[in-house]
Amino acid sequence: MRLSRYFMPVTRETPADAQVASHKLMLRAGLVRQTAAGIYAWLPLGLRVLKKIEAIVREEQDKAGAVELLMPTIQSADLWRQSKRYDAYGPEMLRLKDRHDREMLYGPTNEEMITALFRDAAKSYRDLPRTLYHIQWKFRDEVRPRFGVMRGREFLMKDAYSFDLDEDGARHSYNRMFIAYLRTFARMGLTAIPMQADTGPIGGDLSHEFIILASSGESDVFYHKAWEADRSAEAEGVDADDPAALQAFVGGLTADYAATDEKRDPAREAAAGADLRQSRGIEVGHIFYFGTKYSASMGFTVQAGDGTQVHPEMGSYGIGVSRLVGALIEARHDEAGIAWPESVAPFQVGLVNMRADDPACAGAADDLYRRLGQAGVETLYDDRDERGGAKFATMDLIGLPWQLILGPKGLGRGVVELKRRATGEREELSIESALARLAG
RNA sequence: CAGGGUGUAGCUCAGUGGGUAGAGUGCCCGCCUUGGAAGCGGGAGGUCGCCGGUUCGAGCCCGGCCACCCUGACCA
Repeated sequence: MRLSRYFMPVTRETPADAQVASHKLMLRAGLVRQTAAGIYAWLPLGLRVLKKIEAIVREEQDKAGAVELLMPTIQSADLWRQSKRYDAYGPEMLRLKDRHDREMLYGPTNEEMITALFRDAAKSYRDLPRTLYHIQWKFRDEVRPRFGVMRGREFLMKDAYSFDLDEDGARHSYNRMFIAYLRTFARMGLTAIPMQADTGPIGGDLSHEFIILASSGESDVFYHKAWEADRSAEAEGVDADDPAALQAFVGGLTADYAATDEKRDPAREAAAGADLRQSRGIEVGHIFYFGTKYSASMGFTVQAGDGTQVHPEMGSYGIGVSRLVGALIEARHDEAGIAWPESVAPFQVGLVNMRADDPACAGAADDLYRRLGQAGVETLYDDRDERGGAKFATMDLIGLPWQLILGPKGLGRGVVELKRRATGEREELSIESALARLAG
């Protein structure tokens, strides 16, 4: 993409509305624009990141055996009356009426809808187990939206729902998602710690919030220092189709203490002793098992092998896709701007032509841009007639992993400069080796 | 939702005792420059959030409304 033809409104000054680093940087780098309190338009650069995150989430859900579908944003109030949540949900639910005065709502979540959809089609234990998911916009009318997309009212969320015949099956479905989450966040360069979370009326240990550590996080969290390491690799060898092996793995992992403020356990903290750590964290995922809450209230049964009718055991599993954009920036930025991990970066390379008015430079840069494209490298090419300093500042701000700098100084010696955004380290190399490096 | 705050140029903000609106930056034109946003000159750009009131006259005073932000209790 040529920057001269892109839409990437960066600002030098920080808009007054933003408080936390990620919000400021998202506005400055032209990722989003706020259109109302807690509601954002995704500009091209931000949309690319959102799509990258979404793709990783989708791949890992598919790998975990979940099946994608897409449910609407607008739901009927009747559906929610079946589960008795229409009145229980409160003002956080955005309610609307259509032209026939029918009561509708903008979905804050989809338990009711998925239960109804699956209920009407699944009649036998042979239809179980299933885990269904979608990635869709939700709306929760937060009293006080803040922190940019990390606590917006409208947000993009992956939510999955599992249906099993019995509790053991539900536990296995839960565990599958558990390791899928570890892998998902690890692929984004994040260390997400599964923390014991509130299970509601069901009780037990089957609810975890996945938290990434960040000083600007909203929750106080406590954990064993074992969690400071990236433990996603431990999940690699696990056979997710083997319930016992998977349970042993998850059980072993969660033996290391990690809890949010509301779920602290003094005994386990004492046991951790000097290995106990405290931090702030951002919740990026939440998984829980809730049994037959919806299958029972919404009359969903399947016939079991012995001929009896049973309510499926359900769980639900959320990932805050749009929130992750903010969370990633919280975890990966410095004074100059964002430093995207390659897996979610909007472009891999920022090609900087230092002298747009110099035919030799422009020609070489055009050629380099063309060849990067041919090699399949996502490149944002700063071909504008701006001073070098402004281009560097823009590149550092938007945080592409690599900057490839081409100017008259190096071109005379046949070299370009390759800079790694995250570390600032730079190196001179020939155009050919730069291409080989970036295409590799 | 309670408490507090702010609405003036694209952005960040000034605006005196009520007298018809400014700076920096960004943008446009020209020149000069060219390796970390900072050279020079010229220029465009504003229903001062909205409605009403007071006044000869309101960005400024009064009333109402709206929007946004902050602090708290709740949430992916």
